[in-house]
Amino acid sequence: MMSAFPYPGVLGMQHLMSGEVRPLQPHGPPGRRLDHDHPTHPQYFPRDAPPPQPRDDSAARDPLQLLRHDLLGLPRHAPPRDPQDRAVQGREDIGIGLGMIPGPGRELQLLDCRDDSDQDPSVKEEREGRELEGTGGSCSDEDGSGRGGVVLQDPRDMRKQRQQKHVRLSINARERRRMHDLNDALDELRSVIPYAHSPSVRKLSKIATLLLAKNFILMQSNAIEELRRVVTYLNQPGAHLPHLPPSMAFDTSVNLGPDPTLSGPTPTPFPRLPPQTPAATATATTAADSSPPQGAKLQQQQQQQQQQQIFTNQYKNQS
DNA sequence: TAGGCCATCTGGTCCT
DNA sequence: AGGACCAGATGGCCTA
Repeated sequence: MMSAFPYPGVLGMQHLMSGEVRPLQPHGPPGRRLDHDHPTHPQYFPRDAPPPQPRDDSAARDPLQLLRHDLLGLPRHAPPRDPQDRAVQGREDIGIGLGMIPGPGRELQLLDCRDDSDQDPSVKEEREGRELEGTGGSCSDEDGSGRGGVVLQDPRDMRKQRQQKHVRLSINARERRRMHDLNDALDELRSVIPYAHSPSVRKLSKIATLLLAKNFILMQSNAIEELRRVVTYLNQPGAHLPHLPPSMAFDTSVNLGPDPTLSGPTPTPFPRLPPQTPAATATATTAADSSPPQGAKLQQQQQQQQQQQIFTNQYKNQS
């Protein structure tokens, strides 16, 4: 079980969180937003903004290497998944060499990679994203030293590479948009689950949001089932309400003790009934047969009062 | 400094 | 061919 619930804003709903969720600690002082949501955060990337700057560390160390990989469509960091991929990469590397060999009717063009390496990569990528002009071609770097120097490039290959670059940027933008939509949906989910949305409370993580929502749904289903049992019980001849204070009568929250969905049986003054199928309803046992004895009933009432008190105290503490 | 969380890039796969 | 979806990789930020 979780010893320290990381989201104090969840009013009395700690039990909704599965134990699989690792404890999280709030970020920063109270009142602080999650940094990724803030426009000043380096990873904040508004939808309408131009493509982000390359954040690859190796690229920062070696812009030439990054440029070469980007222009060739080679992975910046991810290694090939299988030998076939390596073969593809090999072909592309070979292609660099082939590009230096003038084919029939092909013009050769001089490219000085050192000029490109002096350029700000972000500016370069942005320009490529818009116009895809002016930076085509690749730099030979067979020895991996990043000192490509002057190479020859086929214009057709350049055009193809520019097109591939354009496709790649388009795919990246779509993927970014898709993830933003996904995050929007998660935000909407956060807004409807019992979780205090205040600036002093850290936003639920993605996994915590999903787990909390799942358990909340299960809890609501249990509550509905409980109400069904109450209605069925009251509809039976001779049924009577247990002696509950008026404020607790029909208050389902009194039965929402510690983790009704994950822990043991929830105390209930009403008999457990099978699912509400007509046949099941017809064969349901009478309340008098299975109703708890008076002592147990009193104990359940006390337990409910304690749970109600705990819930109320939690609410007071949080507000 | 390690671990958690996140955004982004990227290549692969499937579908239209 | 293009788009959606997915998973892996990577690096940044933050906290304990």
